[in-house]
Amino acid sequence: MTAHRDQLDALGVAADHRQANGAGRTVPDATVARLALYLRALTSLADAGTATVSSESLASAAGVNSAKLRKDLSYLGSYGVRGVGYDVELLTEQIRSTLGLNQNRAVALIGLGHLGQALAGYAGFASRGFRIAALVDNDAALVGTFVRGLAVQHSDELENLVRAEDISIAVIAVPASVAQEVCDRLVAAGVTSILNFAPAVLNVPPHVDVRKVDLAAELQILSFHDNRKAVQADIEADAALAHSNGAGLSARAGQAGTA
Amino acid sequence: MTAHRDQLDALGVAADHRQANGAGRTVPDATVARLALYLRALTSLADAGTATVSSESLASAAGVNSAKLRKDLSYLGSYGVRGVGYDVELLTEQIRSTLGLNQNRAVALIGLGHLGQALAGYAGFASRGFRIAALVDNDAALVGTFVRGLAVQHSDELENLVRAEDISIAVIAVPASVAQEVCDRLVAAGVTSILNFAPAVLNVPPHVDVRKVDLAAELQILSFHDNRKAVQADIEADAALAHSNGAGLSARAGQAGTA
DNA sequence: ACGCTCTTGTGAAGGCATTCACAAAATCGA
DNA sequence: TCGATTTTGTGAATGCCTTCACAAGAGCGT
Repeated sequence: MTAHRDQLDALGVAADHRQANGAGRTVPDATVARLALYLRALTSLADAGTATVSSESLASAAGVNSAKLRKDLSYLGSYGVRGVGYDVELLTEQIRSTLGLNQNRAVALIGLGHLGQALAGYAGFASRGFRIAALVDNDAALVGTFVRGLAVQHSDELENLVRAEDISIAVIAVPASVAQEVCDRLVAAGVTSILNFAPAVLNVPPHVDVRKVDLAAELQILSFHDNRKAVQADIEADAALAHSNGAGLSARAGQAGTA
Repeated sequence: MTAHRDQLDALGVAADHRQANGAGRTVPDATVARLALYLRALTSLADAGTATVSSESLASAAGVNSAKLRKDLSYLGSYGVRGVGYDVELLTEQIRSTLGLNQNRAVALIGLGHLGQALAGYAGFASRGFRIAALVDNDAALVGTFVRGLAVQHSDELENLVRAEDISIAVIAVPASVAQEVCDRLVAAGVTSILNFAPAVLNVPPHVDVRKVDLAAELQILSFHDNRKAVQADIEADAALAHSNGAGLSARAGQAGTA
């Protein structure tokens, strides 16, 4: 439970990423994942005209607790003022800089089915320092059409585009059956970071990062918790029943062990 | 780096979910998140006609190491055979049961923009025990159209649909500006698990679970690591330079500290 | 029946991340 | 100037997850 405090993706595979920042420190992975949240909250605050924010209110806007927020920010350096809070603009800039968002990175998007189209149109990308520089699909009906002002190119052009636009980040939104092949070509062309929406495990060389978004997995995780609630409710109902009954195991309470 | 071993979403907010399974144990959240991966790998194996699999090969198919896989499976009980491996079908059934996927849960999908349409058509949902039972949008142009054989309903019907279909899981794919309102209505109608694609923090009562998929955040995390690689490369280049030079700080190496 | 080989299941150790709790710093009012 | 108040930054403690490493169990050939 614990409501919105509850996000935990934790596919939990250890990682050894660490970045030295200006102060020579290191930023934990869990912190990096949250910096993006803080950035979004800060952007809202800035839009609302707020100049200064305390760890308490920024934390609640981002849905985390304030101790964690302060610890996270401390990895970037000391950009708050005791007794006052954080300067919204300064902190925004620090986070953007830490995340490397000040370079307007070029991104390639491979696959323009519904998901690809949704991603191409996602305002959050453009507004946060990412420029979609290449749209690629192998469907002849799509090639040459324009999506958000950019022409879709045939997948034969993939390598040329990656090199011409100096693209290091790619988003894969193709069917699972061709994901590995697309991935291999991207890597060969020089891409070093991949966001994968295809339900497939990608094998890449050690210098390449892959992040995966698995839509079905997300639902399954929810399902587990939802199921747990149902079972729990049953157990409680049984306990109440047992009180007047003596028996205490309903048919449904055993469902978690069904084969 | 560490290639495909590298998935770690870890927005890392503590959670206190625990489920008692048949054996009365408890399943860690990190394990639950990976069960979905194992399930996918097992499905491929079954399709390929494999009857038995070792922890080593299942682990590599899922992109994790075998010790972790075995530990994860041990939370479900003892379904392997020493010296032999795991029976693919039995293990699949155990995982499905643990995740509560044997009940063909009804899911509501709110918002049928490109992302919503992509989700509606996502084969992974149907094939893994989820039945999309309601499509809702407030755009008059969409209401009444059919998406994958199901009619889109007007958002006024949201509460009725949730109750009629006994829906406990909903997917929010609407703009951030209306996400909280949609969320409130879903919760009031009885939904207890929400998968949120809108870039907004949702406030919900304690008995409701929210999982969030933040597309921009994913790219930003990649950006961080990509940036780190660039900085690292610069540092190494500097070191090499310093060797013959004595100076050793290129203009670009300082970028992480830019304001 | 027995020893060899293979692979699981799991205590124990180690590593990260979160949370706690408080000293240090900054502002404000008197 | 000084004390009260606020809020940051951070050591220390706690807890969760991963990894290690090996004993226990299962099959197989002889």
